Amino acid sequence: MKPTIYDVAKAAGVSIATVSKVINNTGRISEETKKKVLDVMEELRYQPSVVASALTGKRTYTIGLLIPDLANPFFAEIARSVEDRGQELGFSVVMCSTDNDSKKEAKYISLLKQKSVDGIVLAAGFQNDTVLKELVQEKFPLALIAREIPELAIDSVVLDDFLGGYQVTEHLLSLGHRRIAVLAEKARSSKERIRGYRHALQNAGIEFDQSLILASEATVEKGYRNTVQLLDSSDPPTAIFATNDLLAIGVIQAGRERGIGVPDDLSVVGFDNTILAAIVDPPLTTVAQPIHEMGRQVMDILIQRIEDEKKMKQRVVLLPELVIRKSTKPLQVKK
Amino acid sequence: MKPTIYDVAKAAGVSIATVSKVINNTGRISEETKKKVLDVMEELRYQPSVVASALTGKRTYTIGLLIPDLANPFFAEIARSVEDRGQELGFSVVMCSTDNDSKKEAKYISLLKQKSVDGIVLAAGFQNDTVLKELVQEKFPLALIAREIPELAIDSVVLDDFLGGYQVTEHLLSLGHRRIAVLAEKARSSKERIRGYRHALQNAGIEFDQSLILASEATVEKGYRNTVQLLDSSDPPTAIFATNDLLAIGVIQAGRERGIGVPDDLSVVGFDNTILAAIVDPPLTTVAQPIHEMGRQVMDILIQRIEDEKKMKQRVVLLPELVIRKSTKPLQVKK
DNA sequence: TTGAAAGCGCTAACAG
DNA sequence: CTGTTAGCGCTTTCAA
Repeated sequence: MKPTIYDVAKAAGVSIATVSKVINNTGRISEETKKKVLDVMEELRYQPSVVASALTGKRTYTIGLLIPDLANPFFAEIARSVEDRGQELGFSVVMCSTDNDSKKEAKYISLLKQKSVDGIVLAAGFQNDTVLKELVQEKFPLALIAREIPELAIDSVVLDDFLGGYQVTEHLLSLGHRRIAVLAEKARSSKERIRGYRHALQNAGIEFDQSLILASEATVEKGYRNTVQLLDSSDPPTAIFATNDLLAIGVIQAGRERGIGVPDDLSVVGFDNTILAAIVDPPLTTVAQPIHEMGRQVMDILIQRIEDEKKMKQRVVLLPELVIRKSTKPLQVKK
Repeated sequence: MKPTIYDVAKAAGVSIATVSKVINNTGRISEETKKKVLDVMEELRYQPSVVASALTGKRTYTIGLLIPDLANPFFAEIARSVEDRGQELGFSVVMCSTDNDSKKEAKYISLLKQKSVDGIVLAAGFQNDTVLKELVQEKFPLALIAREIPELAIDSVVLDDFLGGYQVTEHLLSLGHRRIAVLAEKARSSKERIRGYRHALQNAGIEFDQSLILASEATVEKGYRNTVQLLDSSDPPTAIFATNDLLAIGVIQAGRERGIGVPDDLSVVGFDNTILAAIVDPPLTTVAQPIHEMGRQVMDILIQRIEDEKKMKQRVVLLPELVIRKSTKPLQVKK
């Protein structure tokens, strides 16, 4: 059987209170007994039970991470960065892939609460507002990453999506493109990116064309389908801004299939700068999110919140960076 | 404050023992009181504390998943499949990315034990044999996925790597290739794949050339470097078998840089059939691992082990499937 | 069919 | 500086 605090107390000839104190470095213990206890702990390979200590009101040192899909490289990278920072700070993270399904979201949240996690970080795309509001009301430690909910006061770290959309569009405009389509996912961040896009168009005096905006789920498949649709229209775009890399890859594939070369006949820009962007051919011009930094910051913020529920709420906005690769090119004037 | 079992007992006018019994569906309770208790539980939105129940010797319904790197698509997919099955069965999974660092492995294992997880699944590439042996000795519930340790009796679900390597090589041989290099990672599974490769060569009466085997870490970068090295050698291969997709992508990139076209001048085969394989250009001929099935099976096996430590140990071997795409082609005879 | 009570391993007053 | 003790929320005999 695993040794308990009683075992080490007995072996060290002290009380469990004393052992507890040396474990937690609280109270005042003579160097001598402290050393003895430490020695015994080592000898017995004693490890305090987090479960027991949690029951007395202490932390579980575990947080939940809700993301749409762990198999999506963008979220996998977010998860990794959150996990890394958690590890550094002594927190474990339990993974919850929700598939943007509000049922699963609710189920996971409920599960996490039963398990007394110390806090939860929510990544992009949380559908279930009701559950969220409850969490906020009961002041459950929460932090958002790559996701904003303007109407709720929740700590969050986000990318400046507006700027990202703006940068993309400006880049495309500078290459001479005027007819720029947007493949968007149905998330709020996409709306911001589109807003940036519109703003850039406006600055350039170009009229916004709603028919150029297509919304769908964030998959290669959808990117492909929507691109086919665009390409088959009477007045196809010369550039496509996909609000994530997966969609952008779908664009490239559709182009290839239709004999529309990227970037020669069609420029395409992605978003997120996932590992995929560097791997597709042509390598994707895309917007880099500082994922590692974001993961680090949510964890820090969440843990601050856990430690002090009255701490000022904050929203950290990080800036995107346009990574120009080979999928965009000056517009060829038709001869 | 969150309601406890006492709150519902009081509100229902029964003892906590009774409440406990209806929660766990144990003992004999009259339909009447059962209903009352259930109602009260609902009304109070009571959720039993997993922490408290774990302290009395019950499960935590949490398992640990150790993988090299969550940001690697192959492992992300494994993680997702494990998580999915866990979710179905009521288990949470806490993620641990080890970077194949035996220090981190030991640290994570220790942490997981402190948190009283019910079991651990270990994915490919566990360095720290000492820790592992201890775990086995103390009969800690363990299961391996995509990883075999012949000298240790541990439940595991693996791919038939030998067959995978054989299939790849046979395919390449059938295309007329005779000089086939291998980029391997330093894992046992790679050794098996190489064994399959050698076996296929032998069957074809081709002599094995050790200089054609290069080992490294599993990154695009390493694949690139090693390919450059091969290409610059006096007698370069006409085909390269990379033991995972990441390496294979490095091969393609190196080829592109050197003006060696894939598949025209060089055939390349990957392994794992990650999302990347479908996305690179040319799409990668690769070996598909039934990841979803593997994840499902490890979880099932692990949970069986948790429930009955004396259950027969087993090793499930799933079969690979060669997915032929565009990165391989019959050898061009030089004119 | 129900409930009283002992304990799971640990923490935190409080006393000494 | 150290120990006694009362919980934390739940499960599980054992009586009633």
